[in-house]
Amino acid sequence: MGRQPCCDKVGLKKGPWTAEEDQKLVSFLLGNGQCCWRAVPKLAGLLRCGKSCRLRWTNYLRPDLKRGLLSDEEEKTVIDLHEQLGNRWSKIASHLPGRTDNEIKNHWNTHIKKKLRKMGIDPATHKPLQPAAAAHQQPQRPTGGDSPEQKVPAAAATGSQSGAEEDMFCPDEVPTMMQLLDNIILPCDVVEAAPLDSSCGTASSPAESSSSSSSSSASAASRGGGGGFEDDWLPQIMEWPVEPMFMMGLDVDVVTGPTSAWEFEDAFNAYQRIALFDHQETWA
DNA sequence: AACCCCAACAACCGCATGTAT
DNA sequence: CATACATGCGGTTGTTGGGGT
Repeated sequence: MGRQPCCDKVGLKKGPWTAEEDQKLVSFLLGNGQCCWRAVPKLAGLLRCGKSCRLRWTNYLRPDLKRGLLSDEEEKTVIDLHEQLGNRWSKIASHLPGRTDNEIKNHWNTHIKKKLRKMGIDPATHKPLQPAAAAHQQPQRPTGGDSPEQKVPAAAATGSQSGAEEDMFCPDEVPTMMQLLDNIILPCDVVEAAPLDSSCGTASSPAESSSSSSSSSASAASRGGGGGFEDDWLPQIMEWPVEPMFMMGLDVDVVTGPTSAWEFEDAFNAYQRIALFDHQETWA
């Protein structure tokens, strides 16, 4: 017995979300928490299927999301993880706090694939492109969906590395968004009391992230935690999620334009207070 | 100015997996 | 154990905006 598609009901809306729908979904989820996605649209007063609501929340409205292009460091992380894990986007995303599988998948398909090919690296295998293969450049999509690209980590097949990759990536060294935030402003008990997203809590212990090869974000965060924010690393920490913040009632001036480190810090603190307060209320 | 092309990304679809009964 | 249901995941498509001609 196959499952019925959840979105085939007549009368359910599809396509791009409006600001009003976003607002309904955000206020419902922040007020009631996430449970029973199938019931969410009805309870929130939306003409959407639960799946659509979940996707919209996960990929766009979640308050802990980063926005904007992936940094070079994140890109390198994605490439390294892809070599190890293949197209397991959700696994890869779990190592990049604030990033979604969809976002990473899109970035991979639109940016990274091309970059790697330009560098003469096959994005599917992470090996140097064969001259013949480079001529066709057809990403092999065998029937059944069990392509090497999809299922078999390239690193497992060979110990050799392309010249472009110097140092091996260690997932344990990547700090979570929560750890970064912890370093920046929040006491641990507040963070632990308000898990914004359980998928971001699967990371390393702080002790494990002390390597000198940690991401630049981590080192930047520790710099910032010491005494303040520095303009040069702001974009690596997070882009400003304007729309959800506006809907959560933040001052428009605040959300649209932290142009200096100090404005950013103030706005970010306000954002954290609201988001964490709401989540504490929800999960308390 | 109008048109076309393409990149970027949001959203959808179908299948896989986990869980409750 | 079988079934039904909820959710997660990855592939694909549709839309939109910007750049080039």
